[in-house]
Amino acid sequence: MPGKARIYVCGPTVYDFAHLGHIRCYVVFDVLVRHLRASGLEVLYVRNVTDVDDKIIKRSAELGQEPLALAARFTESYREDLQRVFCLAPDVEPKVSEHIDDIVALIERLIARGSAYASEGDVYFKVETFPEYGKLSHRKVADMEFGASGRVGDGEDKKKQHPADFALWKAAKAGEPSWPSPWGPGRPGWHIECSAMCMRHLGDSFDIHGGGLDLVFPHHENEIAQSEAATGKQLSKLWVHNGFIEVNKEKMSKSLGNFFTARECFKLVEPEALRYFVLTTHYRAPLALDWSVGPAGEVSGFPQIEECERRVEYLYTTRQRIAAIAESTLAPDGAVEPELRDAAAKLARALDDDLNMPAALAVAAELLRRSNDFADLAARKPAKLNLPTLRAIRAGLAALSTQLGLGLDDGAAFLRRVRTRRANARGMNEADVEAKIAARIAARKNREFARADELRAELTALGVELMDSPDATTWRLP
RNA sequence: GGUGCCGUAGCCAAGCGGUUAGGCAAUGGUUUGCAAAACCAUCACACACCGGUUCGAAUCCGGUCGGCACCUCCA
Repeated sequence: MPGKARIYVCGPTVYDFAHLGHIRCYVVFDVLVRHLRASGLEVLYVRNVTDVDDKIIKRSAELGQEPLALAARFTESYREDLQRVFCLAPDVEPKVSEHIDDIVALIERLIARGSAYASEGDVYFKVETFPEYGKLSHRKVADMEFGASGRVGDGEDKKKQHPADFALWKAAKAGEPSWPSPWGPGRPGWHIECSAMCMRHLGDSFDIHGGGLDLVFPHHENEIAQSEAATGKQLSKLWVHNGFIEVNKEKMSKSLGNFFTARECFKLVEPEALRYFVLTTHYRAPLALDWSVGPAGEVSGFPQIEECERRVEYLYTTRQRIAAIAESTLAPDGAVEPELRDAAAKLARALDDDLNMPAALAVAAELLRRSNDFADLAARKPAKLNLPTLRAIRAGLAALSTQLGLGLDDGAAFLRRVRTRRANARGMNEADVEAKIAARIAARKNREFARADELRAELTALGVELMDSPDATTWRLP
């Protein structure tokens, strides 16, 4: 469908807080959606919430909270976390619990076509009826070692006709949430919910289906089998999978327990720094995470993400400098350097190339560098600069927001928050610093430079970075 | 056993057969009452190893070594 893009992204199973892996995934697809929209496409973005699932039931039993209530609580926390990293809300956010009818109808359709069979209250997809099975993950059923992960339980295998068959519907056990169905009370198996929801909201065939690399098999392979067996149409034209965050060269995952929740990270760095961090690596490549440990053995920081945070500070500081330039001081007309004139287009070109976010950041780096150069000159020889160039810079900076979702915060608030957080982390009192700065300003006014330098030295020793400008002194904590 | 992915200068990281990727760190400079920030320059003819194809290879092909992931919990 020209001019339109229909996108389905596999959303979280809401039994716990979002971790960095989730953040990466949804930031990547957020950049994709923003970029496609900025390119003029009308995007319909659907991202589900899986609120009916074995893990939710298990967690629910552990915490003594009703499964759907538990799911609702973590759904809310996900939304908050994603909002904090400036992810746009999807246009539709379907929940499994609200699509049971669609799921049952799809299963019935598969049974009618001979692609699925009921067995003791369960329903299984009959993999041998779908000859293309394995086309996404490059697997052949004959080559697979069934149960290689040692996680097959439940005596499910006895109810299956073939070990590769997978559950579409699971009969409810005592005390589990269940819905009525032609095969008795039960709940959907993992996989079928996404088929039902994406087809409900995007049709039998759509443009992009995405998710984490770990969903390629079995989740997406099974979605293809279920959906295409039912409709005879290609489910998605394109499959997009983001790589993992790695910890000590291993995948960050719930099962390994080596994950950081978004909320833990938000205490140590600005959420937008996390977003920037995701952009530093191509979406398909692994993203290695390091952290530093404090005296008590606690996680004290994330060096790479802190570097990203400084880049975001640089972005906001640059924006402030550009915003402060008075248009009336510049020449009204003049040529614009191609690098500035084309910044937004170059950004778009980088993202057109398989969503090359690091290449986009390289464009951003040049734009910011030249913007600061412009701001330096604006303070000294504004008549040499021209208004069209200033407008080009502002357009370029705006493109960083529309294309990459960077710089959407209030800059002053961002910078103040970062400073306060660092001050608190170092046990510094901001008011004391401000008082010293005021004393230094007074000393400078009286041309008592020795005293002023003494105060500067004290502040420097505290780690304070002072910036004198003709009309004010500002400070930051690097 | 099967199937994918990866190995780029001190660190992070683009690159998809031929023109500087970029960032961080470090060093020198411009600027400043002194600084910081910012900007400029250098570090950078780097691409795991061994062969091959080509006028030309980080990029293609074959092999070796090392690392990772998936083969029904995972973003």
